[in-house]
Amino acid sequence: MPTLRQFEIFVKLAETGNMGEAAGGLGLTQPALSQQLRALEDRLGLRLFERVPKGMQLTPAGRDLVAGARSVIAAARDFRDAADHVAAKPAGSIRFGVSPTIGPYLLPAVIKILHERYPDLRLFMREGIPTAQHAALAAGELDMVLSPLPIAGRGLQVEPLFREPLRIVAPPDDPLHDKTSLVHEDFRGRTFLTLDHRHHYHRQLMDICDKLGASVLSDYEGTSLDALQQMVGSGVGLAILPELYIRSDAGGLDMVRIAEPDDWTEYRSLAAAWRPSAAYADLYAEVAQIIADEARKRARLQLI
Amino acid sequence: MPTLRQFEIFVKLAETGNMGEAAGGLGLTQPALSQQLRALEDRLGLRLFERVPKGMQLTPAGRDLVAGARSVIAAARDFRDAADHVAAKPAGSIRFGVSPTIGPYLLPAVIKILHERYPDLRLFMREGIPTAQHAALAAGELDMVLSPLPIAGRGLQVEPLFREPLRIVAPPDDPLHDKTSLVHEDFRGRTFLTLDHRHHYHRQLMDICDKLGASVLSDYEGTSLDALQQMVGSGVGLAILPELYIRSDAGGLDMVRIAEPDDWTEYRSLAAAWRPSAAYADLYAEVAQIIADEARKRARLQLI
DNA sequence: CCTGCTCAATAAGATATGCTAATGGAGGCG
DNA sequence: CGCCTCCATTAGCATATCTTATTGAGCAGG
Repeated sequence: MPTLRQFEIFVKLAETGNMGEAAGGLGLTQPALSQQLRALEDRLGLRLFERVPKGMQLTPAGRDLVAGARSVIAAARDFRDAADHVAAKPAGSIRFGVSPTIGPYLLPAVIKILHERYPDLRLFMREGIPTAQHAALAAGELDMVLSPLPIAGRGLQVEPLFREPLRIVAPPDDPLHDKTSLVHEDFRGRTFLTLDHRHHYHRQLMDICDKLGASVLSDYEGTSLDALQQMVGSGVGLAILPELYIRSDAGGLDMVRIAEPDDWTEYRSLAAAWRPSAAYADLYAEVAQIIADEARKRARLQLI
Repeated sequence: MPTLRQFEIFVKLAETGNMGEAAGGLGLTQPALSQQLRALEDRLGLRLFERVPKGMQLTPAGRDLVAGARSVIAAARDFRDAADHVAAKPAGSIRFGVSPTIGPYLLPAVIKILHERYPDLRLFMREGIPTAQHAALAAGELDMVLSPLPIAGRGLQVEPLFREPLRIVAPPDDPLHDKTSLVHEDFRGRTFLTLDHRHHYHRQLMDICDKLGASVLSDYEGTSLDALQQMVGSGVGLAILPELYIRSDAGGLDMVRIAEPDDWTEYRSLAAAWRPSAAYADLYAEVAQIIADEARKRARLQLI
């Protein structure tokens, strides 16, 4: 295969018809160019130029091939320009794994900010089970993950962002709302809805139910907080929803109402994670900061 | 500018995700590939791959750039394929200069033969004044010329092909046709039409007119033999037309008739010329041979 | 006809590049 | 805990590539 330099020489010489001039244009000397041209012609097994008294003249074959040579160096130039552009500021597609318990309600605003700051950056959001996404992150199938703690992966950079209150919601007509003050005993024997058991949310909910003496509705595992809210609203049971979801457009308190014990202090902690070896590790840290800022803007959340 | 090899490495590694495998596929060892990859990343100023435990994983930037790298090596491959094809048998465009006094009546058949023999060869015929074309040939602006002798250019390979009778034609109703036998005196005072004075034809015609005591119509200089024939047919004067033209489809003897002295023996000699330094010099010699053969097939012409 | 000019080819040597072989080091897995 | 996989690093060597200096061919002008 010819060298890129040889392609450049071919094209430049076709333009100038003069070895010395072409050599100068490429920043080398005439003998070097002469040798490279010969090497190219030898490699191709044909004569590209004819040596006429006035200089170099394309052969018929050369006339046909020069267009192809041009497109090679054009492609190389395009590549280099794209690389320069990418190197100047982050660009490309970041594969972002999020838990469905947080992503849809917080990330749209984050994406908007990122898009303004890095127009060439694209975020591919993929929702999934946090533990599975941690593995995918470690394996390089995702670039960054936003999920509740704990995050297990070995060799991952885990950046805790904020902790978010978990709220107990009940149907609007639930007797719980009749009392002005609630205690743990009021929840004894009640049934809570939950998400897919592989979510960390599930384990946390079970712990909470233990404390309250409540039980988990095992027949149903939702796939989204919206689904849980719908179920609660229709009287199937109680649920625990994160603060940011309730404050979001999707959440709200139209279908359900908050009903908690007076000493209620359950939280969940959210964190971002990425591979510290990643090329864009700095950028991911910045994204994490943006997420934390955005979350705190929406609710007075505590840092961890 | 990155090396072509580096582009190949980039693409191959993006496909395999494994240095050893990619190196094997490219016929080199793993360290060489590792070094080249580093050199490429350094040159671009960005990380294309992320080193994860399982192997190499594209960074977001790398994912964006790999398509460009692919198109570079695709262009290079296309070029090499085209060059191989051209090297296998003559191809390209041969710029062929011809005199309008011979080209249109002889070359179509030659082109047909060449096209059968070398399907990838294209002939660009350019008509023009022979002396100008000789200069263009020497300067490398034409690859081959077919014209009447003499051909002046220095350092040109001139290959005489055949000599062709020149015929005197007169209008059908000209008194010349009444006689069974003509002598030079019959043409004294008659007027001959001619082509552009820069054609060698013009000088030869003036010589002939001198011998016959005839004169040249100086008001009109045709640009083609067809035009001359038309003029003669309409009674403007006499003309001299080459044998091959008269025998061609365009020529024929519908509008004019031959009227010559009994001892008439005027000829013109045609030759092909090219630069002996040309890459396709052998091919041009072959073309010259084809032209000579074709001409002799049409009329019993003498070799020179 | 000789001389000078232009332009390409060649020679020789310095340098840079690209490769291999051998080794080191980090992380995963039984 | 040791082995295995995979990438990085190093040293050494072959070759490619460039530079300077020189030669050679063709043309123009005196």
